[in-house]
Amino acid sequence: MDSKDQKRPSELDIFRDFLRRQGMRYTPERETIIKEIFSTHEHFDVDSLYLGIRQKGLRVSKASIYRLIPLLIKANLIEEVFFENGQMHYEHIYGHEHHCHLRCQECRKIEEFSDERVVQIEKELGERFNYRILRHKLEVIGICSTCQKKMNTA
Amino acid sequence: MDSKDQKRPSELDIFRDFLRRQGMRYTPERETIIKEIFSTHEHFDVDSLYLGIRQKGLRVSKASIYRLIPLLIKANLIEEVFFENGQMHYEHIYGHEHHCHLRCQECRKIEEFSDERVVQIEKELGERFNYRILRHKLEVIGICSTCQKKMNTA
DNA sequence: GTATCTGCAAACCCTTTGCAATAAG
DNA sequence: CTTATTGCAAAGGGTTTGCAGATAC
Repeated sequence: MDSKDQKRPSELDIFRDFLRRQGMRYTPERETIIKEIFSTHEHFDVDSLYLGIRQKGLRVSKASIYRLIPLLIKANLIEEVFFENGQMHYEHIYGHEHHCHLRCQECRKIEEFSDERVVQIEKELGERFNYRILRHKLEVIGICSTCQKKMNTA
Repeated sequence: MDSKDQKRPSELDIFRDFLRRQGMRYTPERETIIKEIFSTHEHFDVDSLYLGIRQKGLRVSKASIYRLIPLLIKANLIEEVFFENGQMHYEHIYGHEHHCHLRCQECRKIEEFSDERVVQIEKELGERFNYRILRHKLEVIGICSTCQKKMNTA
């Protein structure tokens, strides 16, 4: 671990400050939820998050999760990644390198990739529209090789 | 209008062929819905689509709209653009130049832009992962100038 | 002490689905 | 004629919300 990592405040610190700035409270339930979110690098939805917490023997209501998510988004700690099967999926965006998604339209499989060229596009956009840029989401949609074969066979 | 435009089949033709290929039927209700979708360049959701149709004195059930949308996506005529306020929003992607979205995280306002550099990224990804690329969705998230001012004032 | 937060359960609302009647091919 | 499609209304299911009790500060 280099010095840059040591100086980066934890997601808990970031969020505690965010809450205090608006007179909101840092509770054990909120800490439990954030720790669970940041304990993996996977996409999550409310249900999987809830189950993950319970499997650790901890207990938080789904209502508290639903109420916390908009705050985490405002604090720039998580973001919505996609909506599927009737529920929103999220991922944490603080402290991990950004990635984009390549998705198969048929089987919905997802590959992750990164590309620095989008950063330049972002920068130009910020200047052109006078936005303070936070991040981007690039999703490329196609047909994976497996599904291409299936379509040719059918 | 140049010759290239004249040769492009209409969305109705595309969809009729798509349906026939799978033994499905081209009905007046489906035609009504597609015409409504392609009558504007705006994003739409099921509700606004339904109301738009009724305002023209036509009548189609919401169930038929909900059943049609997955077919239009498979036929590459429309795509999901974002999920907001509990409902999915779509836009048609056939016959209009592709654009990306710059969105304000605070007020959710959307600016549209285009950038050809993403096409090169797409191409490389297709080769690297062996995908047949269909399209991309680039969403840049930031804070618009109006919201920046509000945040500084507060 | 006071305002915020939590858990529960009910309410909400978009979307899906079963079914009988209708219509495309 | 046969099979897909429609409209209706009910069911489904993720998300939101009112409320009373608990708790951060």
